[in-house]
This record gives sequence, C-alpha cells and structure tokens, in this order.
Amino acid sequence: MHSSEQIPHPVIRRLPKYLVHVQELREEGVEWASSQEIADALGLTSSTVRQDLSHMELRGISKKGYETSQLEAVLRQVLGADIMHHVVIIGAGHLGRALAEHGAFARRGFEICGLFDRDEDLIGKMYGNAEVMSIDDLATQVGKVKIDIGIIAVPSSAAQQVAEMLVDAGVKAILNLAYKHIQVPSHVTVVDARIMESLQELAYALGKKKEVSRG
Amino acid sequence: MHSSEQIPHPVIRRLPKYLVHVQELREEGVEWASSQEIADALGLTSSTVRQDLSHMELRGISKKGYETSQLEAVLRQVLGADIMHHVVIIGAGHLGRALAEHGAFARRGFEICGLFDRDEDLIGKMYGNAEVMSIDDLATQVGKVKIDIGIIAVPSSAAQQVAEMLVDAGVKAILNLAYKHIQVPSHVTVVDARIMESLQELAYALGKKKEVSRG
DNA sequence: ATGGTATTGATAATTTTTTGACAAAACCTT
DNA sequence: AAGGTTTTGTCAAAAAATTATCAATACCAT
Ligand SMILES: NC(=O)c1ccc[n+]([C@@H]2O[C@H](COP(=O)([O-])OP(=O)(O)OC[C@H]3O[C@@H](n4cnc5c(N)ncnc54)[C@H](O)[C@@H]3O)[C@@H](O)[C@H]2O)c1
Ligand SMILES: NC(=O)c1ccc[n+]([C@@H]2O[C@H](COP(=O)([O-])OP(=O)(O)OC[C@H]3O[C@@H](n4cnc5c(N)ncnc54)[C@H](O)[C@@H]3O)[C@@H](O)[C@H]2O)c1
Repeated sequence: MHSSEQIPHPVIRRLPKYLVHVQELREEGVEWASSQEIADALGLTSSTVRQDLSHMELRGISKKGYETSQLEAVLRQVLGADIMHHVVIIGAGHLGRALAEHGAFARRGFEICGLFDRDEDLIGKMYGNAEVMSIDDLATQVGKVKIDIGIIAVPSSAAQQVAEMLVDAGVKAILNLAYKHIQVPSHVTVVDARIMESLQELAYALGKKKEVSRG
Repeated sequence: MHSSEQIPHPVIRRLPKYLVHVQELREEGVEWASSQEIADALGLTSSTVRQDLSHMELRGISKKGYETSQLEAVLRQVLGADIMHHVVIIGAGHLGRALAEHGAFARRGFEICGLFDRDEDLIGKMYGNAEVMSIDDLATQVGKVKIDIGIIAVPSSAAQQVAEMLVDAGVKAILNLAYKHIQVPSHVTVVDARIMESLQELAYALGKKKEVSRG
C-alpha cells in the first residue's frame, strides 16, 4: 500500500497490462471496474488482480470495484507515464529507425532525445523528430541533457560495447533489443525485449502441441 | 528429463538466453561449460542452471560441465530452431517492415512467408524477401502454405480484429506487438512482445532508485 | 431505513520457483 | 592406478507467487 515498499517483479510486469485495459475502459466511458472484470479481460484471476492492486495507492469500493480514472492515474504514476523520460537510441538501422518514428512513445512519457550510429552515411538524416548523430558524440550529447534510458539497437556483436558506452555516459537504465546478454554494473537496470525470444517461446508451444496431438 | 514432460514457464523463458550464450562460447572455441560459468555469464545461480538443464535431453559430466555442442543442439531442438517455421506479419508499417528486413529470423528457424497490409499503396512493395499483399488475401495465402506463427504489427485499434483473422485462418501461435491485450481461443498461444512495457518496467526501476536515493 | 448481495481487503493455503546441500561421479595429476 | 578435487544430479528447504476463503463493507432495490 505504501509507495516506498518494493513491488514484486511479476506484479510490475502486469501493471502495463492493467494500464492498457483501464485506458480502453475509460475510452468506452466505463467508470468502474471490478477485479473480476479486469481478470476476465486479461486472463488472470480476480484474486491476483486484487493482490496486485493492493500495492497501489488506491482503494476499491464494495459492490462497484475500482474507479477507472483513479486506477489509470495511479498506474500512470507508478509506471512513470506522467513525467517525461529522456531516451537515446543507439543504432539507426531498421529497428532503431522504426522506434524513432514511433509516435506512441512520447504519449507514454518517453521522449527520443537522440539517435546515434557509427555509419557516417546515416549521420544528419532525420527519423521522426530525431537526427542521427555520430556515436562518437554520445558522451557530449548525453552531457547536455540528462538521459534516463538508453536503447540498444545495434547488432549483437556491438551490444556489449555500446552498453559500456551508455554506462560510462551515466545512463542508469537500458533496454536491450540485441539478441545477446549484456553485463553492466549492478546500479544499472537492464531489461531485455527480444522478439526472437518470444518467437522461440511460441515455437516451443507449437512443438508441445504437436507432441500432445500425436498422443 | 523426458521431452514429453511439461517444462515450467520460467525455464522456457530462460532457454533462449542459454542458447545465445552457448553459441557465443562455441564461436570462441569453448567446448565445455560448467553450470557455474553459465550462471555467472547470465546472472543466475548454478543451481538454477542445473535445474533448468535437467529438463533437457542431456547430461553434464563431473569436473567438466556440459558439452557446448550438445547443449546447443538440444536447446535448438527444444526451441524449434532446427525446423523451419512459417511466419506471416500483419502490418507493413515501420515495425512490420523492420521485421521483414531482419535477416536473423531465418537463421533461427523463422521464415517470413507473407507480409500483409490493408493500405493499397503498400501492396506489391518488397521488404526483405517478402512482398506486401492485401489483407483480404490472407485466408487464401495461408491456405497455400501452412502458417505456424502470425505476428501482429498493426495499430492497437486493429489488433483484436487481426487476431481473429489469424485464428480463422488456422494460425495456432501469435506474437502480439501491439500495446493491447488480445482475446483468442484457448488452443491458440499468444506471446506479447511489447517494447513499451519494457520501457515502463525501466521507468518503474528509475522511480524506485530516485526514491531510495532521497532516503 | 433495512436487508440482501456483490465485491473488497486481508489472511491463509496452496502451488510454483529458486536456492541450498551433499552424495555420487568421473576427471586429472602424480 | 589411486587419491584428491571439481562438478554434476537430486533431493530437500526456503522463498516467492498465486489462488482460495471469508468477514467486513457499502451499494442498491424495495
Ligand atoms: N529488425 C528487427 O526486426 C529486429 C528484431 C528483433 C531484434 N533486433 C535486433 O536489434 C538490433 C538491430 O537490428 P536492425 O535490424 O536494426 O539491424 P541493422 O543492421 O539494420 O542496424 C544496425 C545499425 O547499428 C549500427 N551500428 C553497428 N555497430 C555500431 C556501433 N558500435 N555503434 C553505433 N552504431 C552501430 C549500424 O551502422 C546499423 O545502422 C540487432 O541486434 C537485432 O538482432 C532487430
Ligand atoms: N514502431 C515501433 O517501434 C513499435 C514499437 C513497439 C510496438 N509497436 C506497435 O506495433 C504496431 C505497429 O507499429 P508501427 O510503428 O509499425 O505502426 P505503423 O502505423 O507504421 O504501421 C501500421 C501498419 O498497419 C496497417 N494496418 C492498419 N490496420 C490494418 C488492418 N486492419 N489490417 C492490416 N493492416 C493494417 C497500416 O496500413 C500500417 O501500414 C503498433 O501497435 C505499435 O504500437 C511499434
């Protein structure tokens, strides 16, 4: 219930799902949502939903549930959607450009402040609101405006090196899109967002299904 | 130890990390890896590594560890990297195009067999090896070659509708990149790979750090 | 206003996951 | 060839996460 307590990791990973859902509900004009409704919509149990929301600064009301406006507000606050985070993307390849041109980030509190590459031919080009800068200028650029999050969108072979550059520049949170585990000091948080891993998870599920259907 | 047993979900999510690591080791010419070495490299405990690998069809050897070639082989097999999966991408926008042009998927057993969009202007364009086709032709195209996996790369507002088209076309596994929970029948597996959620996870970690440093 | 009822918040039970511990295995050195 | 040592595989313990349960709450219909 207190914001200073540590929220368990599995809960943190579900919070964005609650936020998406409650935003949809509000768009539909729904003002109250019970734990059961939320659970059904997201494939959870109502008990899990209530446990999870007990970590938020919010109380539900008997017979009505949780007020959607209030729920959205606390979720946005916990997930940092209310304050603007400054983000740099390293790697202006296919994926880096797609991210830079993706408008939805700014609406959720993530402003792309820089896009860096080592390829001279790319430098100066604009993608979204970001101009490609030389990777050699990373340190000086990051010095100008405090950068919260670095996104690694370079080939796996360069991922560790880029991670170290980000750490040296003082970045405390890294989103790693490369298919490679990166080592960082313990004061830096890394989250991997690997599409390949998700595909492999699906491939495992498909393999299991085939086995089961064979008997 | 038997391939027919159900491997726990947390284990499945770690397997791709082991695969990445063991492939790197092999490239370096390393032939044996102990659970401790693997644990150190990936930020786990050696106990967890041994537990996880006990689900694979493989045995380590005292004083040497696991043979990297064998480990890679069983991981590839479990994660479906040995057989080719047929994949379609729905949505030829920034993200869909980046995926279509991403060469690494084919090397891991995922062949992009189709790229679909509803925008007439995009139809016929080539991205990677895939030509953009009309979403209206999804059913007939999927009929021609058995599609294993569908990737949703359309705006959130269209995600549910696209999911239903994929299900109707007989697709059994869906990778959802849209920031929206989709509902599918229970025989279909969905994995969400949402970059936004990963960023929000980082934002939470940053918020916590700030709190702690304030005392 | 009152009573029936749906839904919360809290606690307890259960299940799952992670970690610890150690005998057995088999390597390597001498 | 034997002994010391490292590392596995397994089992047990601990920790964490999920689910079930239920008294308390406060809504809503009458
Ligand atoms: N494209 C996808 O759909 C996709 C999906 C999942 C993961 N990924 C991963 O994301 C990463 C980028 O993928 P991509 O498709 O954009 O690759 P890409 O080859 O299109 O782009 C990589 C970019 O990084 C730049 N680069 C290389 N080394 C650098 C360095 N040391 N410093 C700065 N810039 C450097 C290159 O010049 C290039 O512009 C890869 O690790 C890839 O595996 C990509
Ligand atoms: N671009 C990113 O970096 C990024 C990152 C994370 C998540 N996403 C998510 O991925 C999805 C796609 O993002 P994007 O940046 O590629 O968007 P985009 O607007 O560039 O592309 C979306 C494409 O989908 C097509 N489309 C829309 N409705 C369709 C339908 N019913 N059937 C077929 N095609 C349809 C559009 O014509 C368009 O070409 C979004 O849900 C977005 O939130 C994108």
